[in-house]
Amino acid sequence: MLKIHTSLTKCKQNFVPLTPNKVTLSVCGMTVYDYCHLGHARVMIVFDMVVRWFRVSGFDVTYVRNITDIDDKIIKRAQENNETIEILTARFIRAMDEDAASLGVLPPSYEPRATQYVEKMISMIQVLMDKDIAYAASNGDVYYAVSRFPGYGKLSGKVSADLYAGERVTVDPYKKDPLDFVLWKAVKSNEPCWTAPWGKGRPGWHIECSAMCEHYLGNHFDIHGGGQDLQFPHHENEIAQSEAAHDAPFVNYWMHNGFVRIDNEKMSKSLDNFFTVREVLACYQPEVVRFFILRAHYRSPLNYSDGHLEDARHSLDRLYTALKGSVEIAKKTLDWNDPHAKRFMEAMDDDFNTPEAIAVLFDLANETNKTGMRKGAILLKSLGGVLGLLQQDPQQYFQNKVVIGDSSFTTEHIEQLIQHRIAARETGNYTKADHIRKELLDAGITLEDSPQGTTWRRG
RNA sequence: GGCGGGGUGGCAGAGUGGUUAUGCAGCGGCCUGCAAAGCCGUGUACGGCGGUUCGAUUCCGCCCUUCGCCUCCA
Repeated sequence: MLKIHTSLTKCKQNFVPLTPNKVTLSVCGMTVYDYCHLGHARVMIVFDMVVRWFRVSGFDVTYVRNITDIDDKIIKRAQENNETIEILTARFIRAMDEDAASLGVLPPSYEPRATQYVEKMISMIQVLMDKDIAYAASNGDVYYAVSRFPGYGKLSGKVSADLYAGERVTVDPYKKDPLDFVLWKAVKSNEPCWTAPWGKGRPGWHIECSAMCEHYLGNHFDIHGGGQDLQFPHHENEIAQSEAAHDAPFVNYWMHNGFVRIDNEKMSKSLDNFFTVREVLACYQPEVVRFFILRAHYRSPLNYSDGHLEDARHSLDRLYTALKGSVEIAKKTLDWNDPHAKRFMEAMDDDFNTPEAIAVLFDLANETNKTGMRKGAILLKSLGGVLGLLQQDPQQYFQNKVVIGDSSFTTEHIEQLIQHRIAARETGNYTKADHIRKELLDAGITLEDSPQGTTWRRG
């Protein structure tokens, strides 16, 4: 039985879907005004893993990962670049999809954009106004009156009385209560806007998720996820909006993944300590990045450094080494009664414990190396596939690694040197043979002699 | 200030009231012309102080420390 940790109760609970064998899942995607950084990559990879596991477990998953394509930062960036927000956001949506694809992240069922659902947001805001939960201020903004929603704070554990709003930011004078948040921003000059019954403007951030969730998943769905930093206020506000508008519960399980850190600090745009996915992929294979992220539990903080990625690469090498020579693995259905598979399943069912699941992979690799049995390699590849790993041809994995230093060693050149070395060895000229090997090693290429011949790999 | 999550062997990172996590790195051995890979062997790790217990890294309390949220943020 699958257990999921939900932020609502801060403990693991048995997963019981609203509809048998179906999962409705929404994850807050990104605001598209720049390239994805590793923090975004973590969200995408983690929930991709979650979706894959649900599917393997026999669930029919509807996965919505929405895109924020209208907000202050987007408007600002478009103005700086002297381009329209449509052109700006289209570019970064494309970049995001490319990054996701290279990291082995399967496309979500739906990837809606906020600007396509403004009508829906307007009608939702209208419902809240009709219920006297939202109010229009004299400046044209529309706010949500937090005091009108009794459940406010149930997700984040923040009690209204403790939220001394105004302690750290200047209070918006148009709010009736400092805790109130904006649903609709009145239009300012030169900004894109939509027409609403109470005036022109654009939606606030939180309402878009409530609207898109309602559209794709209904008033009440199974799981909502995102980065830890969205728990408050974003998700708390979503609950307030949706539950007040629908008079129904919103989400049963809230999943929040931990941050990626640099030097023990949260990776973020404001701290300017982030690495984009593209920067990292210039030096490491995408699968190494995916492996690096999955080898930590999704709720734990994950420190990023070159050293850690290097470490992950060596670990992944070990797994692929065990797969060598087993390229022609037939597509077989997984035997979940196998002790290793069973252990893997138990780990995954325990709140998606991928570190433990990956430990099973290493045990399997060891057994495969020891016995030389193809059965182990087949299972290893199959279980790896459940996590979106180990699906490359091993030779390709070892030979197509990202070349950082000397790229003058082409495959032909390498093969040629290997032939020279073989000739030298046959005549007992080990000095020459070792010299060639050293030359290749200095270029980052390792040779491996075996009774079957000489093979090479990068790294 | 309020609230919340952490502190595990050289590094990364799971887990558990008593018995090997796992990986990387290191050391010794086997294999090899020598290597590499692999295999075998190898490390008195659980922040501090009390408490509960036959027994705690694991439960409880306090302390230290660290990170995060409370403002945009995945």
